[in-house]
Amino acid sequence: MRILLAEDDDRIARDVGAALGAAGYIVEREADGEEVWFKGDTGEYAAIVLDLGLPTMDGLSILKRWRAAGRTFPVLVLTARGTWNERVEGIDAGADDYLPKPFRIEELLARVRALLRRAAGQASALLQVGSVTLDTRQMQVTVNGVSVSLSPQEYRLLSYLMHHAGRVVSQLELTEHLYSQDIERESNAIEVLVGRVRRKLGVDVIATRRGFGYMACEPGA
Amino acid sequence: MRILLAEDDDRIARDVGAALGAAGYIVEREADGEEVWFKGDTGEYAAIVLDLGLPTMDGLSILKRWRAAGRTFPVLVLTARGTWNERVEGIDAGADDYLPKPFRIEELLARVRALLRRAAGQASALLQVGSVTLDTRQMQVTVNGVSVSLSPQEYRLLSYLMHHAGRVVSQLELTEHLYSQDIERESNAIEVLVGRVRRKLGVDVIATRRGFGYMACEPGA
DNA sequence: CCGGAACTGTCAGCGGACTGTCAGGTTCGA
DNA sequence: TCGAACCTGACAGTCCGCTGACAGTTCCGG
Repeated sequence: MRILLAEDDDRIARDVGAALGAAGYIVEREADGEEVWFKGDTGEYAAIVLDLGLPTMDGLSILKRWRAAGRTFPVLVLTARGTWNERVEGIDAGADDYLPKPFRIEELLARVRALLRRAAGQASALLQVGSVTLDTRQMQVTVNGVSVSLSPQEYRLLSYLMHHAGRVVSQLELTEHLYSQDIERESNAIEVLVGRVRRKLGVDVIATRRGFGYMACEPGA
Repeated sequence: MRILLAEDDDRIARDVGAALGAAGYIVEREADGEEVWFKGDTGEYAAIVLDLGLPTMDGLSILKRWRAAGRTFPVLVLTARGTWNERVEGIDAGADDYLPKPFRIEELLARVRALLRRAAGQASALLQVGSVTLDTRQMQVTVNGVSVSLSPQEYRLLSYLMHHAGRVVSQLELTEHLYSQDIERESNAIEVLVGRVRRKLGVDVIATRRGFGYMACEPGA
């Protein structure tokens, strides 16, 4: 899960970035407004945390331009300006959620979780596919109630697939969400990762759609 | 758009109800906790506005029971209890959004709009022609409910034909759509492909218009 | 500071799936 | 009836994904 953190305050950015990173997300930080717009417009992010007070381009304008261009990723807006009508303006500009400063890191994390959940069409912090359950709060995976230990990267892979359960996810899409930088199409890292997760789970919840990608679904399907 | 308003405070309920009604939603109000749970569990609502402090059953419990039962409608939680960890708890219990009292009616409306907007954006696209159904999300094809496994190229062909169902599609058009570069009219690759898809489907949904091309349509036509 | 363990990407090889080609048969329409 | 268009089965080269092994890196306890 790649998250774009658009924040110009160094201290906040560091704290939030660290927390998001510890929560298992790939965080990319950007302080300049125009650059933020460009990255959101072209990059592949699971969500964007957007501070309204950015240099070179206003946060609301950025958001409106994204939405006007049809970008639908969830956006969590941060702002010190806490009057209600500005909040309404932010939400109607296309923000999916709103968090006034100052805030607790825990609350930001919860809201980001909620955004990702909602974007995936899930309503609970528990994702379940077949006999596999993934708890996004505790970052824990269980198969038939038995806990399974996954490495960070393995967890991210499974998490992404289960967030999009029932949908075919291409290797390219996985690559873009699992790795912050460039994409080399030579690598079979994803395939190796899928193999490792499959072995650890011991259950067949990751189906291969040859030529298309992978999909989390019930073993029978 | 029916919205369930679960609120026991008469004044708030009246104000919010009026505002939602004026905004064009059908509002159903309910003050009793257990009754709210039952209505949410059995009724068809586009969204639910849920106050946490209800009599006979706690709002968080209601929410958790809905989510545990797989109900996915968007829920906007209202509460007077504003400490951050209770907010986190509410969000992780499956709330899609959270609004602390006191709030402005305009902000509540904006958040409801945002919830409905997001909930609408996740429908699965199903193409159907005769007894053949193509799910673009799962990239899966079913005939009379039975899943059929198609290769990538076969899937692309069928997908293109079904996207243009009822229209004759020339071989040239298919070739240009299925193959990246050159087109040699020497090849009968398309014909072979069509044959394979037909055999796998077992149903006659691809008609040949001799000299013109192919067309996806009901067997009778 | 060191040694080991865990993590993760790379590589080579294997097996099966995919797909275009071709030859020969069939069908359709003028 | 004739020829072009289309269908079909067989086949082979290629591609794709899986696996085991390995090495660079990081992390952690001693």
